[in-house]
Amino acid sequence: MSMRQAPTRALDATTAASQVYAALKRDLIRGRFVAGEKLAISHLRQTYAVGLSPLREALNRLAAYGLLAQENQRGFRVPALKRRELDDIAGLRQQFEVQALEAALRHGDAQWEAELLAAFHRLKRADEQPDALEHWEQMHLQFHRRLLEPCGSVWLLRFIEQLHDQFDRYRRMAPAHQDLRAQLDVQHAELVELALARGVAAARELIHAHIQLSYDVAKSACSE
Amino acid sequence: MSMRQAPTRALDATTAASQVYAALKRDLIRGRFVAGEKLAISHLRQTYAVGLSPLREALNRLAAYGLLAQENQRGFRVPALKRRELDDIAGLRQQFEVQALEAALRHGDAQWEAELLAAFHRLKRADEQPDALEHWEQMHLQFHRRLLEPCGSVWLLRFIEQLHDQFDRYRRMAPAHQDLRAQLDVQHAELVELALARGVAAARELIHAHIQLSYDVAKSACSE
DNA sequence: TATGCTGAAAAAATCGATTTTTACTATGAC
DNA sequence: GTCATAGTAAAAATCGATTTTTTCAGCATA
Repeated sequence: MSMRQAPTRALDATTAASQVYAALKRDLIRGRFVAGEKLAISHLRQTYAVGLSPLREALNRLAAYGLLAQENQRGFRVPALKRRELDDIAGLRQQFEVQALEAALRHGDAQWEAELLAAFHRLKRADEQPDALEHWEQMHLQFHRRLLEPCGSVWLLRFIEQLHDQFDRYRRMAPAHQDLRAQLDVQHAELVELALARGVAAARELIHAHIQLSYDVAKSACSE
Repeated sequence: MSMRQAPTRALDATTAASQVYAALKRDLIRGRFVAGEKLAISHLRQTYAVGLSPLREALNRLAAYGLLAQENQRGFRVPALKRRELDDIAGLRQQFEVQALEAALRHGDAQWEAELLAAFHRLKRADEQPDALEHWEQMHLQFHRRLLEPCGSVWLLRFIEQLHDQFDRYRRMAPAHQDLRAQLDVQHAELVELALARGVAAARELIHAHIQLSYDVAKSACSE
């Protein structure tokens, strides 16, 4: 038998804690939980079919990331959607992404251009997938990640990602958020063009406006 | 007996997980662990005298915060100190804190001035405490927190705190970091003066130079 | 009616045992 | 000697039971 067995470590071998983390994070951003709601741990255990330890580890990670609020001896809560906080998040996003985009246009090479085009293509074709809605969101996130990737600052990218996740929780809770997609996709095409042409000034303007567009819709998700 | 019992919920009643989190965080920033070192969980259990669950929850939080690296099925590791990353962290710190300080000078009120003076006073008197070194570090952190507090952006403050913690891990690992204190303290006094006088332009310069001073020393902590 | 107390039920947090995975060492084939 | 493999020790991850804390309904008191 020279036929090799499957390698000892499967490629997707990840811990239960990481899987619950990813699933919970997705559902939180998706808006599957009511803002302000208290999480019933024993209920989550059933929903996500995991034991207590990995579940609690995932909840702790999410709290440290800012997608959950942890209260002293009384568990975890989904943060409320506050207008004040949305303003804060959107403003910083605009500032950080304008800055990162400029740096990315200055540093990005041919390899980056190719990957950006690939990401854009996948975004355009997102409707054809099953569960088109969620798939578009995935591709959208990946497109923006790719766009800023060569900016040169790992920590800036980290903060941008975190703000993006926070922001999306508001945007996707807004009633009219799906009507936005067509408009956003036009801007995505323009962003790609400007990126390839290294149109720094115009790109800065556009990414700012791009965020503003979602921001204006996201406002309607806030209670206060 | 009308004498009240101690209230049911003590003021410092916090979970074991939170306590280990705080202790581990302090020790990581202090440099009690070797950079790059793999953490032996069963050993930590004894050192911090806690059970497995709260310990693992603390480790997960620290990993999400960026003070630990989590590797797929092989536990937790203390991140290495890389020159590239220090440059990234220091640069963003300068940018963010300059911005936050300007906003704080514009928005801070009389109450803030009073609290800033109080924090500065505690910092000056830090030597008189037992364990003067660690106490100065505590007061130093609190002084800078207080200084930027009224800047108006909760998320910016959050990122600044995170970068500060990262930065301090480098600074406190540097051999000569203690010789810095006298120089830093001079700048702290000047920062207070400029804050009260609302000298925006000068304050921006000074906070930038303040970070630069530590940055230059912190560089010596890096391996690569 | 409002306030405070009491105790049962529910929920959160913690523990130590068990299972799973990785790391390491020794052995044997080429 | 190098490489692959098997077996064993160690470590990480997970589980369900136990302990601790909170919540809340019912009752008593002013």
